[in-house]
Amino acid sequence: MKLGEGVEAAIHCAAMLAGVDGAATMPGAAMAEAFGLSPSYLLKHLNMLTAQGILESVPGPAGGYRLARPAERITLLDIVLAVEGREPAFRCGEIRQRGPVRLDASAYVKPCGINAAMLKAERAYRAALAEARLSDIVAAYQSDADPRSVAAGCAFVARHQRPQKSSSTKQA
Amino acid sequence: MKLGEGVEAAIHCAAMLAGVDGAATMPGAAMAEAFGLSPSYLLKHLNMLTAQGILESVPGPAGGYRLARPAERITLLDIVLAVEGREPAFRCGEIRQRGPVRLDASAYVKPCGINAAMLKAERAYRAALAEARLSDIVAAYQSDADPRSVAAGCAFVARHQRPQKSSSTKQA
DNA sequence: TTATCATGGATAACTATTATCCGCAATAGC
DNA sequence: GCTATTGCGGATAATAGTTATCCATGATAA
Repeated sequence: MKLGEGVEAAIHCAAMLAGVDGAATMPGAAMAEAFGLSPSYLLKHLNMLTAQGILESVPGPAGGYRLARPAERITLLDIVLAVEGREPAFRCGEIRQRGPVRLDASAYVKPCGINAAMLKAERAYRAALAEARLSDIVAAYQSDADPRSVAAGCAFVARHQRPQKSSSTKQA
Repeated sequence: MKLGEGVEAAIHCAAMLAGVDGAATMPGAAMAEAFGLSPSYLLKHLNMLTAQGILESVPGPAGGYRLARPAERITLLDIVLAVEGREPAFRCGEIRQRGPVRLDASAYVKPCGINAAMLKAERAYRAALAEARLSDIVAAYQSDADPRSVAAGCAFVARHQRPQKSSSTKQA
């Protein structure tokens, strides 16, 4: 059981995008630089997030990414599912009917109890992720983390975000 | 996020071993045949279970595997951790401090909030698995599944289990 | 017109999983 | 003892999935 590294990158990027002002955007290259990631690969993951309606992208010289909705309505589950896919971690291969003792198909209409138990645990996992809002993550970071780290993060966002044409933004 | 196929095999084998009488054992080859799996690879997973003290193995012509403790005290979590390893699915790479903006190490003493949230969800997952006892799985199977399937399973166990020398076993 | 940036496809490098094979040790039955 | 059966461990290959890179394309602000 393993989660891809893209999940960590996606959550950090989303948390960073929660700090940009209004409709301003942040280039993917800037976020790749901020976390020491390869730009071309990070864009793949950001693309997954835009495809799922979590991020919005703006092309062009002043373009970049921004959250598609307020951080209060984005959960860690949204991000994890967007990057890792919606399929459950446990996939029942129905090996109970793969042996040499072939019974009629009608003997297997009831779902496999093992599969049910595994999926129940996975629902608990997803429920816990669904309760973690991106705004909570950001708030906890700003109140708990080292002030130097918070200041550096805010400075980075202020330096790299690009205000959009038809919106009023306040530059820090 | 993906669980290896060995998990499904391991749980099915453990459930089957819960049906053997007393100290009797069942050869790994028989279980591989029952589920249509490659014997040599299944033994690898069974080996993980024995290494973690979930199964016992007996070498020799009448040898095989049996549960190391009653099915009431074996949970799905025990099996999943034995096969998949104990490491959490989400591994924090600390990418927050991998960027070009190097702060002093003392700025990162507080644990990463994202990591904490992901691990909290994983604890919920494991807690749900820890509540699923192997005996519950077997009981649900015997009461809910198709009677033909149950009968076939019991017959297979009765046919392939090997009673041990120094123990009294009742042959069905 | 130009430079910047997202998008998508193609592709390669790398890693983990899945699978197989063989020699070894243990042991029940003859 | 001898033999056949079985688990154990190491070595190794085949396969799939992840990670990473590159390039051509389209959009757009200056």
